[in-house]
Amino acid sequence: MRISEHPPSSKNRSELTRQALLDSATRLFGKHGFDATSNRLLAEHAGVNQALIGYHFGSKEGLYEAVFEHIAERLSSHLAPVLLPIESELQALTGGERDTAKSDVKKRCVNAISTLLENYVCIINFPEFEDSARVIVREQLDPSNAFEIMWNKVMHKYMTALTLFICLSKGRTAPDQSDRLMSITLMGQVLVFRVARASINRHMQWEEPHGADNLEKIQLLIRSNIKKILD
Amino acid sequence: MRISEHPPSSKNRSELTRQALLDSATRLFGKHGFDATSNRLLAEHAGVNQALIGYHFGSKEGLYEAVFEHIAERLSSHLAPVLLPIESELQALTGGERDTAKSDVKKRCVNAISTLLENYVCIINFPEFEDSARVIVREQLDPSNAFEIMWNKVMHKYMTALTLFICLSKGRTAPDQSDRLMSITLMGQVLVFRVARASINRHMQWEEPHGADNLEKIQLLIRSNIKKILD
DNA sequence: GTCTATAGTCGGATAGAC
DNA sequence: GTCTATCCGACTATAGAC
Repeated sequence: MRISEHPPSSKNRSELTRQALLDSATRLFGKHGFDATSNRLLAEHAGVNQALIGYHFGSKEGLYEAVFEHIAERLSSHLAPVLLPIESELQALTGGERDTAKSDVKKRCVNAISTLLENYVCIINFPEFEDSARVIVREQLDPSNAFEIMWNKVMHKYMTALTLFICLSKGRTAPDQSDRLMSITLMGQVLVFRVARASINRHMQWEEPHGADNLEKIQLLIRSNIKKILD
Repeated sequence: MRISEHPPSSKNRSELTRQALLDSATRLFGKHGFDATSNRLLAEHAGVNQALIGYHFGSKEGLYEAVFEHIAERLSSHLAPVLLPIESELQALTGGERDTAKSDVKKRCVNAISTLLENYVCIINFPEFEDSARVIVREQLDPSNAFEIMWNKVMHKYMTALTLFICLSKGRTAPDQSDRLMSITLMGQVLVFRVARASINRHMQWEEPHGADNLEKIQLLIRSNIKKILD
């Protein structure tokens, strides 16, 4: 926790500076990558002085890691209301209930998985998460410490839940490698819409960015594919 | 076509230099990206003098584009023996044959799609294509001229064939937007194994690089998913 | 074709005034 | 906390010897 030695107005400005730098960094690192983004450009885009990167984040790398902390928080709070009912559903299916009909379990699992992945479709496609998603993809191509932050704070929980539902939908209770592999192919169907957007826009003859109607078509197809794969 | 004004031994060395630079560039641009890779490192890795980048490719950017030409050729020649029977199958299904049983058409389409995607699994996972795939993914995150090369020379043909088979498997003859969207989700199931490898290695508790047994498990799952989705 | 040496530019970091 | 000015290292490109 940072301790301000200045009057409130100064404290507010400080926070504004931090936010402006974090937002610009997310955008520019996402669009062009870490090395292609200079501190000068970063500062200009944020409307602040270049020296403030050093002051607030220690270095360019410090800013980069702060971006991941920031993204992890935003994603967590976006996912929290989705994961809450999902996790109580998990508890209900694994321990809390007895004699649930098999077909009912499967149906509820498929529903939970659809919910998780439709939400992922939003994260991948919403403009507000676009840059965050790009930063994460870049980081995975050449992982550093920043990837640890992301995996531990957000991804791990999400992938574990997804895998467990897949396992339960097959009538088992302990996930194995085949369940994990399945969770990856399901994720891939969504992830591709961020990663291969250049190809997709050509192939679909879409213009940037995808409209809301496209989003809905994607979600419908994903839901339909999940049902066919898991039923 | 480059005209050599030197004896054969010199010509050979020139070609070796070009190849060494292209290989190193594919590897390093793929691993770290264009901006994070310096000409010095590139030359050192290739075991040649730094000034030769300028001589052979004009500039660093020239080398970058040459990498895409190179990759496009390698991918094309890898895919050629796969696409040849696929395209004659396409002709047979669209025009050459009459009164083919509907169920037979579907089966043959699903087979063709599986062939295409299993080959894609190889491209994504084979060490010899690893760096090429990474370079392409990076390029898509921030497309430049180089992406045009890739799309026009390789991707377009591949995606068109995939989409057409999907369309035929549904008993139609002219592909629509839903067929194209489906082709993307199918591709995504494979692409994810390159793009999200950092997450996958964690989730699967695999070590780099994937072994041949893992490759086979992936192919089996992809084939099974395709069958379920399209049947 | 290859190499050495260097010109010219731009990068991240920071000292010190306010 | 912010800003100006500046240091110094790393970068790409290229001139010129071989």
